[in-house]
Amino acid sequence: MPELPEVETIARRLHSGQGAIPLPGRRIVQFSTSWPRHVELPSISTFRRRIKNRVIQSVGRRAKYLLFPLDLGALIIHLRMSGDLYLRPPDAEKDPYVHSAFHLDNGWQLRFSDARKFGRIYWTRDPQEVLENLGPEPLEDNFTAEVLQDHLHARRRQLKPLLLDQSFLAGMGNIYVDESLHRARLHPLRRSDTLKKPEIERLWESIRTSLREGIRHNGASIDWVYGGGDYQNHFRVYKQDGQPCDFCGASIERTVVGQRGTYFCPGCQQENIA
DNA sequence: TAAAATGTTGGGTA
DNA sequence: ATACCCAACATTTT
Repeated sequence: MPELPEVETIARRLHSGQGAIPLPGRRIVQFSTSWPRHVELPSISTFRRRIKNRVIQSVGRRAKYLLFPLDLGALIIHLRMSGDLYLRPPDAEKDPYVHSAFHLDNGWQLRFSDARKFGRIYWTRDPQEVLENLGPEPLEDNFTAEVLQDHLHARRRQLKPLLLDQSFLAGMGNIYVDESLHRARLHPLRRSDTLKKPEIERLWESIRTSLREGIRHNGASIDWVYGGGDYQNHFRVYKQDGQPCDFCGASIERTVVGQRGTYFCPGCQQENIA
């Protein structure tokens, strides 16, 4: 679903305007919704007042959040499980899952498609109010292998749930955690405080490579949600149970870890080796 | 046919 | 601190 690479891809498309009209510089003239619960903060009526006639300055990303700084405050959107966000001209065909839309001063619409209705929209004067509990950005320069080591050793949790924890590391979801652990040849149940330096460096490298590869392929398109990416054709373990491992040829297995479907290679991701 | 599974976040409990 | 369960949903799979 929309994890860091998918959200990054969407942010870039909106910023550049998908080759047609860039979002920065556009004024929001109206917000329409058939699912008011999309708006988490502030109340729906205040929200409408706050964003009406505001000008979008840019489009960015933090963790899995899309950020739209305005000339006053900021619009923030989380896609959760099934959300997608795209620009369409007013006469464009209607996607049945578009429950909310921002109408722009040039007639175009920023449409929020969200089949499962888990998405959330925020307006705030201070983005920190929404983003305060997020861990480091894995692709930024200040996220070094040493930082990862310190944080891993400060906790004693299983790697899989820890890497999914957005306050530990921002932006990873079920797909990229499984792909990263496989690249690093680390078992999903391995305790974070038992990792040795070479393993941590492998994990650091694998996280960054998996995410960059995801972005390079414009993200992954799974099921019927989110289009335009093709990283799903390059998965090494996710949804690959029964397929041979690229490293060792063993059959990829599916298990459940922390209530999440988990794919790994029993041949090269072993729990109790140093 | 109905129940289970999917996946992100946040809330609650032990 | 850590693990577990649930709820918010729609759709597909079992």
